[in-house]
Amino acid sequence: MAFENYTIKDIARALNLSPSTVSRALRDSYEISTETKQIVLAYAEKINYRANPIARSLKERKSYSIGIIVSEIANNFFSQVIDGIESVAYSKNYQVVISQTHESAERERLNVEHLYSRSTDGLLMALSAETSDCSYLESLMDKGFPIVFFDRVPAQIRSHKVIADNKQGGYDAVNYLSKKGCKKIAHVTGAKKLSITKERLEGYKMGLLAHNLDFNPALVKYCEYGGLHQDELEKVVMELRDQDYDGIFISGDKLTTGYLQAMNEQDSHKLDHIAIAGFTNSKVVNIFSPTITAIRQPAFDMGQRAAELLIQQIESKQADTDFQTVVLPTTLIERK
Amino acid sequence: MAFENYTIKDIARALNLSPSTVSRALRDSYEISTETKQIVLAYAEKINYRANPIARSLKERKSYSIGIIVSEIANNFFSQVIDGIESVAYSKNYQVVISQTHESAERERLNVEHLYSRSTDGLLMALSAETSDCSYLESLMDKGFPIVFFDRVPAQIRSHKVIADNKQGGYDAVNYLSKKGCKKIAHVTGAKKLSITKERLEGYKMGLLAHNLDFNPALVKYCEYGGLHQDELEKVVMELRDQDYDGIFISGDKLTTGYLQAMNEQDSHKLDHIAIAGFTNSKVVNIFSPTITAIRQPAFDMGQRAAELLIQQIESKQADTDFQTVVLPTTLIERK
DNA sequence: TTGAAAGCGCTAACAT
DNA sequence: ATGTTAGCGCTTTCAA
Repeated sequence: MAFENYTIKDIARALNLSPSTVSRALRDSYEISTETKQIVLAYAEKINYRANPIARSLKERKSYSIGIIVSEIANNFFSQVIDGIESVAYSKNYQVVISQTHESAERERLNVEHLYSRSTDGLLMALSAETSDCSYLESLMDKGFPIVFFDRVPAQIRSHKVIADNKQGGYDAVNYLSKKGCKKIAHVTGAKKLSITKERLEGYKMGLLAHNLDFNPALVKYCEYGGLHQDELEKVVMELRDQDYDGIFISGDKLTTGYLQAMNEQDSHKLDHIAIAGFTNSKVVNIFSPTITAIRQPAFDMGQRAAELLIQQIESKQADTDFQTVVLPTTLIERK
Repeated sequence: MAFENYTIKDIARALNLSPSTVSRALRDSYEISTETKQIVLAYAEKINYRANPIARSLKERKSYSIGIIVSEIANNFFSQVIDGIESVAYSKNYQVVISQTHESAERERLNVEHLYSRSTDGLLMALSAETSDCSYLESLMDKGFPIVFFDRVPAQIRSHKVIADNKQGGYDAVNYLSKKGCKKIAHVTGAKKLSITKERLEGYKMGLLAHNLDFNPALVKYCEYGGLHQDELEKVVMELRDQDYDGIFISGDKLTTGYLQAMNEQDSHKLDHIAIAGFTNSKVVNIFSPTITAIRQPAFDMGQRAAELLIQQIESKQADTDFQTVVLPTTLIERK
């Protein structure tokens, strides 16, 4: 009884009004008498009327839903971003539709297609590790489909972007390690082409420079799938086994935990001689062993900001917005 | 926002056919000649025609989307469940719409109502910790709206349910601890009314019994918000501070990590004298300190099974009458 | 201020 | 096998 499926016609019939009048009353139109409006609203309330959003969408060409595309939902960072997105979407009455790429460019493309043709009003996305060609995204945007990128953003596309201050984060990590006395700092990072990889690497180099440490390419290891597969980290640990390093900066969530796991298994004696700093959004770094220093991204905020920008763009009438790139600070969390 | 999208009418006009013929061709109806079908499909392909799913939804009264309601997205267990749901939904061409309750019964109700009236075809949900009255869910189901519950399921409602073998998991934990030599095993758990709380408690008691250990109510601590707020665990640790126990079984993801954190901070010296086993779906338990034994739920599978049941129910013509409760085994992961 | 009617894009019952 | 038509529930001209 609380959930009958009444339509505007039902209300119109019951109140001896026309459907259009009822619609106007419900939509709070100006061209309606306060009296009728009251009557309609009261009755709608009484029968617990719910507008059919599909019909409205068809008419208005707007679905009040936004799509999210990330590589993995079951990931500290991304799930926190989604939390942030959901909080904004919820408050603005948008639905949130999710899909995953598993770092596959093909899957990404399929998801975008799907969410576009499935009439989401816009997209929030972080590029997959595999993605190199973004031209199809650009052409969608040219057609007026709003896309806001976060975290992993395309360099060439003009759009809103929300990212962490990755360079600063990388710098902070190296700076921290150096102040702890590290002289030879390794770097484990993700796919070469990703923005976050480049920016964090830049921060790493900047940190080395600031402390007069040499940049040694042999100490930089890339994982093209960002640690999605643990064997990537096992390989890294093996390759670093005979390298002489006393500190390491790791550039991503799964990379960081994967490295710790691989080290525990493969090279645990070295752990006593190195200091570790890594990007991670795990909420439980303080119970990790070995002890690490965490670089944390403001994932929840990032989701919120991205969602706000997207919804703003969706709801703005004029097509030509001037696009912003929002850069949010990272936090270095030292283990007590 | 200009969406240059073709419609069936456009195709019909271009090919000198009627819209219905075009529709039939696209829908691969039997009552159409192979020839015209080819022509239509070829042309549709050429202009990159995308059907408007909203229009189809309105007509068919089906949205090809399913709702998910969980307490928190940014949670090991739930994000893995969602991953599983998404994998099935993706393969069956359903969209996945997400919302969170933050353990609030009110928010849960709003979300349900929203997803229902927003025309999702069905719901997958785990009850919030606060939920006690499920009658509104029941009346929705009576109206033919399919809901499949997972993890935290209502006892009284007839529906498909997918759960872990919580009792066995609890038993396994206690059995393990006992075999390790524990004589006094405490238990930290979640909201009293939740199914998972009761089932795990039962397993705990069964384990005690099997090993001739006394049940001591003073060693059982409830957290009504399941560790959503860390102060719940701080309180537990404080209360257990002067209790004499040598083992502890913890009944949930956030409870487990929260307990470890609180112990590290408040009562770390005791850690050398107790063994810990806890439900958690963290993928990095092997780098936790203190060392714990994990009871892991098959979260991904659970999501898959639940999604399969829901979609099956959505697509079955006759009102389903025999509901299944799928019980999946937990895994005990001993730290090497 | 209200009502009648058209139409969003699609499907399907009914006609041909 | 194809076309005609009505209608899903809603919004929105246009007419009264």
